[in-house]
Amino acid sequence: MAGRKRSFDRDIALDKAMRIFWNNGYAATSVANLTSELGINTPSLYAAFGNKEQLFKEVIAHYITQYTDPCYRHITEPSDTHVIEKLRACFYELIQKFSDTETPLGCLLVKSVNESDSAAFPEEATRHIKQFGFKTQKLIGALIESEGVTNDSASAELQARYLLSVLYGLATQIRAGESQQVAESVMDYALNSIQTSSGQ
Amino acid sequence: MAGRKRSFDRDIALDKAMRIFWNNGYAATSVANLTSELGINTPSLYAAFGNKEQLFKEVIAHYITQYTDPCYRHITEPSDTHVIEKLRACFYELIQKFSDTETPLGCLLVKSVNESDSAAFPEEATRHIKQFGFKTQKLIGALIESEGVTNDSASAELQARYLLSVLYGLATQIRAGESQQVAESVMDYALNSIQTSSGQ
DNA sequence: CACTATATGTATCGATCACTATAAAATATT
DNA sequence: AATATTTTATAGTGATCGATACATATAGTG
Repeated sequence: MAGRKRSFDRDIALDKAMRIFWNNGYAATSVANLTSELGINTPSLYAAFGNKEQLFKEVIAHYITQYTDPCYRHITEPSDTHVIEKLRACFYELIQKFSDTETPLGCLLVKSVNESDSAAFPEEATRHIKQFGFKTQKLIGALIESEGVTNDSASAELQARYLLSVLYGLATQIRAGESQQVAESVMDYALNSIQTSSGQ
Repeated sequence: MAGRKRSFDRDIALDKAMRIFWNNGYAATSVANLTSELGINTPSLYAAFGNKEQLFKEVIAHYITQYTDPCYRHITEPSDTHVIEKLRACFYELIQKFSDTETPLGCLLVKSVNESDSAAFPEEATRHIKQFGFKTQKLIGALIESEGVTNDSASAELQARYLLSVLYGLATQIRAGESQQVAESVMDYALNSIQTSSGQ
């Protein structure tokens, strides 16, 4: 391959772009904002990422693989810890990510779902996000059903939806200024409900 | 007062504007979108509502007084029904509003909180929304503390935060396509947790 | 070195952004 | 009827939107 070398790191640029979208949302983020913050020129951004919509889709995928997916290892990796403790470890790590001052507050996916279905918002990103939410719900439901708590499939699914509702709500609350400690307490309360509501 | 009469109903226009912001968010809603949908000219909108930011602040106030506040009458109005049933009636009505096909899906306030802190988003609207959330939390916390369930103030506050987390999470899930029925089931589950977690 | 390929910086495209100047139309008061 | 007041419609402001044409700079390959 001939040609001049790229003067910036594509992965670092993608991560920077993620933070900007995470802060401002899709619509309120301009290409000028991106190029300014990334320290590159407009044609370089378009050459590297296609256009604004394609960059955003890549940002969503980057967020999931780098920030969200790793938290679910507590659930997916085999371990003999109790299912409730697996869930607590997973959700605590997510809450920590939502509260981390190194990145914008809250959850990019929760933010994006609330922005979706608007006029210019990328439809494909919406589908990707909703599919990830569905997959997560099934994952947690299967865990609850297979590792105790309840052996009723419908009840397990309901409990999974319930826990994710708490998680999504906390993402919004953290965005609004709620502390990590309070969020953890709320999550503890929710997990305790799961435990005590079962037939033991 | 002399002068030509206004050719449109200001209240109806405000409600229409609310639906557009509710659907698209603040940043993705253009003044041209608004005037087109309201069937009025640009100067008429500016004469009636000031500018885009002032219109949005008025939209938020309209949403709270017309859509959200009425749901809390189940809590504020004196009644001898059990506190859990008061909360259920309140949250069911909110879930119905979030799911109503006559208006956009989800909650305008949850959506706005997630959009806030971005570059151009009106700061005053953010403060108004956060203050409303705080007020709601105090209201529910006081109700839980005064009418049974628990007599521990800290625990009541935690339970209020917990219930609101579920509610906000459901607003996001409904926005993502979750059904009203499932949302009600999740809320039932959350309310049942409150009930059974207390000392009875 | 010549050739080709890729990235860069500059400068700009038409479209749309929030917003407004101006004047005609319509209503009330005198 | 004359006048004052408010809303209307038309047209346009400078700024910014997402995206690109073009020439220059830098690299690998022959």
